[in-house]
Amino acid sequence: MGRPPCCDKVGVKKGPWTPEEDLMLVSYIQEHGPGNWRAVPTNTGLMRCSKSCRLRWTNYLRPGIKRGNFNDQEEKLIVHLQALLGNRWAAIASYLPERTDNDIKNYWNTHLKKKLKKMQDAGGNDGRSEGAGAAGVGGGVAKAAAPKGQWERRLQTDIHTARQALRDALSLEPSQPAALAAPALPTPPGSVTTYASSADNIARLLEGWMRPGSSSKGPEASGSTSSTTATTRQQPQCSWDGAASASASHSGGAAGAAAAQTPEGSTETSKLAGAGAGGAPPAFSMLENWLLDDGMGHGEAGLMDDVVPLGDPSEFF
DNA sequence: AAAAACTTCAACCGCGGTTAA
DNA sequence: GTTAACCGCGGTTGAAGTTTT
Repeated sequence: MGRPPCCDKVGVKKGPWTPEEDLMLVSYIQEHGPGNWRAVPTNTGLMRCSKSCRLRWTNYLRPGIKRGNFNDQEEKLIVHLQALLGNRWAAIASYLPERTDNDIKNYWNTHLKKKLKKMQDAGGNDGRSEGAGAAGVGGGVAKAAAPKGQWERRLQTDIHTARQALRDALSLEPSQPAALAAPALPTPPGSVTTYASSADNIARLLEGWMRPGSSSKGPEASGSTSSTTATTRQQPQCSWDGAASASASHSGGAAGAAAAQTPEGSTETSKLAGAGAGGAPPAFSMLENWLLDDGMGHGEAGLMDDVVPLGDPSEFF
């Protein structure tokens, strides 16, 4: 049998994307929506493999993604989710709708891993680093290797550890959740928003093809965009019809996954979309609620019940 | 000022899961 | 039921950028 190559190796361009290619891809997706990636190179004339097109879209061109400048809350969330889920970046990304799995993965590998290691080396076991470090850096692998029953018990323990740790983390910064509820995007003084070098190019591209007033969301999105132009230019959010379908139809898409997996369906979806337009990370609030829930009197059952709405249970087992 | 070392991140590769024929 | 193809994920690479010497 043997798996055939995903795309012809002959005549397929590799390497960094040019603004022209981005424009071609974006124009196509604007018209047809994301999906059917195999047809994209053919229909656009791009000399790119379908996979490459999908990757470019999901990791870079997709509206509503925030790049670089991870704030403290996001950082902690990633650490704890990594402790819970291991290196399942797509699952982790589903809790941070504005972030891509690739971005989170990179950030973990380049920043957080080192940070945790440093904390461990320094003996800085403040509970947070212990839980995240022990369960995080090596825990994911260990869990995967463990027999299922044992794995589940460990997961349960990890959940408790992570929840406790996140509670601690959140309690350190009482004002932060509010800051998150409001767009956390206006960068703190002194901090530098680090976007990809081509972000401006993309923003320009997107400005060009975003359909002003194509839906009621248009002005709202443009409003929020203009109000935070300096830092959120590349967050056109779901201001075009396709973007909503992009998120919803793109099962691998972070926001899509989060929305699609929500039993409440439209309610949560709209919640996400609405908050997305406002720049808030709704999934964080949901997660936060979930993490804090047992402190509000929910028991084990509640824990697992609560997990389900946030993500596919199969993601956990 | 230049070279070396280090860091970052976009993109590629290969595999597993899923689905359609 | 089997096969072929697509899609998405996670690991890895390497070019570009930044910092240090």
